[in-house]
Amino acid sequence: MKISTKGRYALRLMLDLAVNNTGEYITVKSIAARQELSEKYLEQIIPMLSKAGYLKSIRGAQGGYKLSKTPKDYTVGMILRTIEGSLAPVACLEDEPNECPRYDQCVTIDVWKQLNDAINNVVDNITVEDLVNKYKERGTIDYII
Amino acid sequence: MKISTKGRYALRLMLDLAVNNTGEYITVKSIAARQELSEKYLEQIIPMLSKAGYLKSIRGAQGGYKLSKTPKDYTVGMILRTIEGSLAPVACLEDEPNECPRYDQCVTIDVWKQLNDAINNVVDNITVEDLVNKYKERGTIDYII
DNA sequence: CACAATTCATACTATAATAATATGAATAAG
DNA sequence: CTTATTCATATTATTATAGTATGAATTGTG
Repeated sequence: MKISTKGRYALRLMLDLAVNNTGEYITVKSIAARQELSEKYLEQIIPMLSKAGYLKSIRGAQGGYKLSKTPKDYTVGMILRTIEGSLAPVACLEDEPNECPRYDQCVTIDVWKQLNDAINNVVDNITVEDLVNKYKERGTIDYII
Repeated sequence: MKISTKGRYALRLMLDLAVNNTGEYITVKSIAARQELSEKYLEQIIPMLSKAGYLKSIRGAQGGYKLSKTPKDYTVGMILRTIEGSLAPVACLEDEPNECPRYDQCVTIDVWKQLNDAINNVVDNITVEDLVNKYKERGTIDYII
């Protein structure tokens, strides 16, 4: 029941692009440095987000990435599912209709449905903007103290 | 973000013992048959539940297993954690106090905390008794129709 | 007492997933 | 034309998953 490093890094990457957005394109190199992540590993994550239409890129020198839309338009769920696939706690919830030969007798599926709903309810109701705000709040508090 | 087969089977095993409880000890063989699971695989799961004190056993011919306590005393969370370890979506939530060198800068941890709370809230509020009741309801409905 | 049924304890195996690193081609700015 | 960068793919090491296999220890029954 763990989120993979790719999923976690993808979220940090999106947040980094949101926080450091100045209109300019941002290099993987600088993201990797700020986030203390492997540049090459990020280069493996980025195409997944690009294909989903979440990132705009420019190649070549002075190239880089930026978010396609505003931070408010990305939920944590969108990002995690792009990287992890479905967040359902059991695979059988992914089949619609459910094809399990034991489906009629299955009682535990209700547990998994509730878990699934609870998970989705969290990740689909937090946006990257929320995280940016939290980041900024935190910065302010540090400054005051 | 998947529950392992061991976790799922453990839940079915506990439910099977609850539903089929007559006071007698129940053999792995019969559980495996009813649940359509590998006997040998169940024999790998059972010791984990036994060590946690959830099962009583008798060895030898006419031996078998039964629940140590009433179904109401087992939450889904107890069972899953016994098999899966922590259900936290990221490992860093398991360290108390958190040892991540990036903890102060970390914004995404709030996402993981919310997810963790949501997951725990579900699994810690469903008991095996709840599942037994659901099983019986289902049986009744089938009978009426 | 022997035997059959069972729990109990370990070892083994095959496959897939995870978490990267490595190599290098394509592109574009200066 | 050189350098910085994205883009594409291959490779590798480690761990986890999902079992199967072997056999010892125990105990009720004929």
